[in-house]
Amino acid sequence: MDASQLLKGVLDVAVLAVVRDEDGYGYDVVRRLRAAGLEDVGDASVYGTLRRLFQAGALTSYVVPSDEGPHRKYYAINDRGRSVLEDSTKTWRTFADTVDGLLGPVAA
Amino acid sequence: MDASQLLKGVLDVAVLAVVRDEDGYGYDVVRRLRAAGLEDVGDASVYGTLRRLFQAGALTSYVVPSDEGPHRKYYAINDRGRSVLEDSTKTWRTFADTVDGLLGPVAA
DNA sequence: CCGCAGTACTGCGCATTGAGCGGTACCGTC
DNA sequence: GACGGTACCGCTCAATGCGCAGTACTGCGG
Repeated sequence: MDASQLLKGVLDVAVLAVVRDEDGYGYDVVRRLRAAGLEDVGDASVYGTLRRLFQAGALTSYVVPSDEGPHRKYYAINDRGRSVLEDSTKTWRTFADTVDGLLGPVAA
Repeated sequence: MDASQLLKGVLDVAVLAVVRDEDGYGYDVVRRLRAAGLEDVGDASVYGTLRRLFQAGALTSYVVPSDEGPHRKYYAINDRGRSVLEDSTKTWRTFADTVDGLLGPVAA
C-alpha cells in the first residue's frame, strides 16, 4: 500500500491541526508535517490544501514580508476552521477505530 | 470531511481482511464491510477492489453456481495477499498513530 | 558581478481510486 | 410474466496527492 493514498482525506485535518497550534506559512507547515511523521508529503500538496482550506473559509491569511527571503503567506485558523477540525477529528477517530476493528481481530 | 476520501487506500486492506476471515463473493463482502462499520462503501467500489486485488495476484477466485440466484464469484486470499495485508496493516498502524499524534495533543 | 543554493509560492498535468448510474442475468413468488 | 432480491460488471466523473517546472527574493562564494 502506498501511504500517499492514505493521505487523501487526511491532509486537510493534518494541516488544520498544525495551523491550529500556531500560525504557519506553507513552507513551514510542510516542515512541521514532515517532522510529525508525514515524511512523504509533497510541498505542492500542502500548498494546495492550504489554498483549498482558505477558499473554504477555514483559514485566514496574511502576508509577512521577510528580510531573509521571499514574503511569507501566513495562514491562521478561524472558528470555522476549528469546527471543521473538530468534526473531521471525530470522523477520523470513528473511521480509524472501524479499520482497527477490521484489521485487529488477527493482527492484534 | 468526507469519509469517502478516508476510504482511499484503505478499502484494499479492508477487503483483504474481510476475505482473510472467510472466502467471500462481492455482494457478500459488501455486506460484511457495511456490517463492520464501513456503511458508505459503494458496491461498485468493492467489486473494483476485488478485481484489482485479483489482478495483483493477492486473491484467487472460483465460481460457485447457486440454486438460489446468479452464480457467485468467490474470492480467497493467498500467500501474496496475506503478505500484502500484513504490510498494509503495519503501514496503516504507523499512519494512524501519526495522525492521532497530530490530532491528539488537544482533542485527546 | 554572476551564479548558485536556500527559501517560498504557484500552476499544470497526471495517476489513483471511490462513487454513481445503468445494464445484464438468474431465481422464486404472486 | 412482471417484480423484487441477489449478483456482477462497465463507464464516466470527481477528488486529491504528486511531480515538475517556473517565478522571485536573499545572501554567499568565486
